[in-house]
Amino acid sequence: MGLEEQLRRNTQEALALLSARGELDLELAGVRFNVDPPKRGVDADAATNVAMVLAKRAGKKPRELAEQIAELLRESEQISAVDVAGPGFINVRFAPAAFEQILSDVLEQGRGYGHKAAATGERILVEFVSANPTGPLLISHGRGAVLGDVVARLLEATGHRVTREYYVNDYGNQVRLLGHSVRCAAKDEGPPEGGYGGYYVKEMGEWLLANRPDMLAAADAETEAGEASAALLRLCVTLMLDGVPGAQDRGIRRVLTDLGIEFDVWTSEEGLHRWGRVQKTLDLLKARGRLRTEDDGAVSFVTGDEDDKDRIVQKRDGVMTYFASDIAYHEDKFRRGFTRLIDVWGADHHGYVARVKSAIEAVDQEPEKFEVMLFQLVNLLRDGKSFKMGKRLGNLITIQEVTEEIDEAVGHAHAGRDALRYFYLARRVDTPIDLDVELAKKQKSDNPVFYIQYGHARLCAIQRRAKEKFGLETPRYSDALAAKVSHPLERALLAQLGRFPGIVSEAAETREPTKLVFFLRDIAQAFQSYYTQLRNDGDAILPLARDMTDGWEDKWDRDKTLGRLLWVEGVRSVYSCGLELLGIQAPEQMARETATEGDEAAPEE
RNA sequence: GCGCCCCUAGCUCAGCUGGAUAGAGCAUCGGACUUCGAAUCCGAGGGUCGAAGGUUCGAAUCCUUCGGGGCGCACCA
Repeated sequence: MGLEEQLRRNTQEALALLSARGELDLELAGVRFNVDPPKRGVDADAATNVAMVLAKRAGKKPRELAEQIAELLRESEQISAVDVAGPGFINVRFAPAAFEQILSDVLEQGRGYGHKAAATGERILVEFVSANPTGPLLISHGRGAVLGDVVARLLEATGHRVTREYYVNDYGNQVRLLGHSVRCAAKDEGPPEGGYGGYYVKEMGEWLLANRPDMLAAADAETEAGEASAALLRLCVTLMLDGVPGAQDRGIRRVLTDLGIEFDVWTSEEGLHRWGRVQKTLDLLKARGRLRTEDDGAVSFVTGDEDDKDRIVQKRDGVMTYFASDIAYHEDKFRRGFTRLIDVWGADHHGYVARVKSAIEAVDQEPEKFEVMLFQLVNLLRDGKSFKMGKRLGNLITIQEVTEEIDEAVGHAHAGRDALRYFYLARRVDTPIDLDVELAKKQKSDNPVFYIQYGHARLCAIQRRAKEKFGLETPRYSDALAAKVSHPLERALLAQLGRFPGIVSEAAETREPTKLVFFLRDIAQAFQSYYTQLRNDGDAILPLARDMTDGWEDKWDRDKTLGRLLWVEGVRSVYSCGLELLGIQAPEQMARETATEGDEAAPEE
């Protein structure tokens, strides 16, 4: 239990006691107050504003009430000092036992620390990415991909059962254009009006020409609405998803896997049509009186309170719109038994939320169970100036290209994935990201993610040295050894570790992975600072080589080292849990930096 | 015109269910390495929290208005 949680309990007990004694006349149920880390510069471990919150209702002055509560808090075994400060804050110092308890919890629970029991919560479907299969995944798609994945991880950690789903928009004009573009490319013609002309289209055309010329010929022999064209189109979509064999482009699935993202279900929009799901949903809407035929033959969905306008589901030429299949798709998700649907969308689709909510209500499902996570877009800049990009233009920047480039620059295979994930996660979802392509290429190895990873590697290095030089493994937890962990900086870091479970559940509930990123950065900073400071003070965790002169063993406090090894493992463990939730590797060692500056590599004249 | 999001240090961003003296990274300047791995640490300078009103004992945080920016407002997906 973290210190804040501990103080909250103690405070609630104090309030109950005051109430029972008749010294506090108010309804305690539903009382809300804050328990926070102490204000900077205040000598305390935790603080609460409870007296200020309740003062008015209790008919007392804040400081007076604070003193009454403080008096009772002082009786707690876990608490060593209490004082009232400022307008009525109660500042508390905890006894060593409270810190030892955190270390004990962390070590005992290991990888499960901060996690709730599995399958105790909701059944949640998280649908994300769902980029059209008409081009490779671009750097702008990456944000939704990583966000959806980490929210899914957080939800799993907080006890929910999560299904990750990708909705493949393989129906309608855009994919038809892709098919047309590929056929043009196979004939060595330029792309059609509004079509796609990227390198991957050429790769697909060449592959088809070499491997399935029969399908190309069959498609050419009929109109675009024919069976052979449909078959060719399905093959093109498959090639986009799985990649063209031997081609440079790895395909959507593989790029996601390389980013550490696995989907459980891939749902095809075209399949929803083919299996009659869309028609069935329209029938249901009709039966509910929610469809209206317009004068020109088009059909609209009659909206409810959510949206401000009726939307077309079937065009006057008889073709169904994307909205029609989306209603069917969301109905289908509900029918699969989920208690909550989360869609992760770019903010450019925010106007679409209302109509889907309205449609969900119309197909007899509960709109409250449907939730859209909107994230602001990734704007690409080049030398500080914005440039518009689209899959039709030549200057697209793919996830694959960026990760590969970073891998290469840093020198190991995970670097690009880690750097990119961190880059997306380190900003709140409602903050737009400006990415300067030229700058990003220079940043590579000073990405802050390496700072965090370095901390973990350092902790591992201490454990390695303990074993190799001193034959010491991390011992079993004991209160006696934990009591040796008494340095103020060690205590402060333990207090931080105690906050981890709260951070995880808050990040999950608010769908804000950023909170966890900043928590980990703070842990990293605290540890690095401690490490350097104690080495300079000659109080290192393990005896330093420079101190191991004759007779050093007689002066060595072996138990203190053992206690600190417990602490090291505790910090490392929380560190690793946090990184795992972000899908970022917790390396046991960092690749040694190669030539750091260009001038070293410059040849002598 | 209507709707959603944003505006915090030179730059990039935290802090937003109201609390004490608004924080970090980068950049700048000054220090600390025969390292438990310096991809590190310590220190300094740097702020009308876009503006103005309001609510409150207390506002970066909540409300209103205004200014600036982004994104939507399809019989595209």
